[in-house]
Amino acid sequence: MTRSAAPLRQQLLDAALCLFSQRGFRGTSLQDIAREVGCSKASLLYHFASKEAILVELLAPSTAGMTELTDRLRDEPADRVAARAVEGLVDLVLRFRREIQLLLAEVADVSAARGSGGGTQEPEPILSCLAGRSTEPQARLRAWMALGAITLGAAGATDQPTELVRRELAAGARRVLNLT
Amino acid sequence: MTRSAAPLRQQLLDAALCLFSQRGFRGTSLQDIAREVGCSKASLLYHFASKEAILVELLAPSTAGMTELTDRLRDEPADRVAARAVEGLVDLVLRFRREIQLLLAEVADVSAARGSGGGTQEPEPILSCLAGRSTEPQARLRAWMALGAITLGAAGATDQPTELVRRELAAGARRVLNLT
DNA sequence: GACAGTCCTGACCGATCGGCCAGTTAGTCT
DNA sequence: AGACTAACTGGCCGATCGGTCAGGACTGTC
Repeated sequence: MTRSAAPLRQQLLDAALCLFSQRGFRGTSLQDIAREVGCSKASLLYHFASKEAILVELLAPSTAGMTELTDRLRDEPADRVAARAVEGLVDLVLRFRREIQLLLAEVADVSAARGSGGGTQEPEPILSCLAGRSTEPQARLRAWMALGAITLGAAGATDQPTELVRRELAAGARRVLNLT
Repeated sequence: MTRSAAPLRQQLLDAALCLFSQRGFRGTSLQDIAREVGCSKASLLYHFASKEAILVELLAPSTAGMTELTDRLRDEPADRVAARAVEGLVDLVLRFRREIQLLLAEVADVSAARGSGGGTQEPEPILSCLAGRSTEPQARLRAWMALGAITLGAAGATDQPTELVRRELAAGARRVLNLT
């Protein structure tokens, strides 16, 4: 009755992540995911309570990672917080490249599926850190730009060695923020 | 029978752009759009051949703008093309802020609705220009980052004066690209 | 008034969707 | 062998979707 060595549940999660990234959450049906894995839709729903439960589970690690990062940054002094935020964010983005692609594909749907804010799709705490806790318009705008540079940089350059990407993301983001 | 002075067709386009940006293309139904404007879905379909036709029409100006930009950049020498690309892209992104938000919300669905590539959602020509026509991994990565910085910067900082945003987007993107 | 064109509508259609349900299968334990 | 459970399935359900259609209201022209 089992399809392969890897547990079906994990296969479903992998397929869902891939399809959600390509087609979006709403653009991917449960039948699409089930077909990809080679099981029935009802079998998929045996393992997951709902379509949304799949998404929540997929995003849980990256969400937890972002929460942990912003918690860690809480104790950083204002003159160091932006640089630390860049490092932490680059790490996170590289660890969760596929999820970032999903997020880029589905910003609106992710919020809908998640209801309340917080975590990866609510960038306010990380933006504040990137801005060095400044509320100046210029600092805020640069924070957005740094976030965009890191996320799209990581998402776009999928075929490059990780260490190069890591170094460039960090350095480029620091230049955006005009950190010495 | 008319709802207001503005032609219904324009109202439908405005409502669609707004809703598509918030909920995504697939996350927005024709009934949603019609309800927003206060007419029937069938009336909407009197004016537009299909849901996709609405999207295509919404994106036509920005698509044309991007095509025009990349055409213009074709004759720029390699040592100036990146800086010119930044300028042009910043202009474009500021002109089409709402559409950019739609694109960020719906990268996958936009491709599906558009079929063939080209235009705003296929960034290859602009990326090459941002990279100064270099195919080095570092240059490519920086081009992605510049694109991310400009687009997310513009999308995130929606409450700031345009001239500040313009200046910062251009300057920040140049720093990302390490342009002197 | 008759006619044609534009605009709009309620009702309808087939397809797809997320999710439910009763039944089947295979494995484990007594 | 029988009981139990986890895993899986085909068929079904109600809701929603994009789109169609026949008909009505309105306007302008002859």
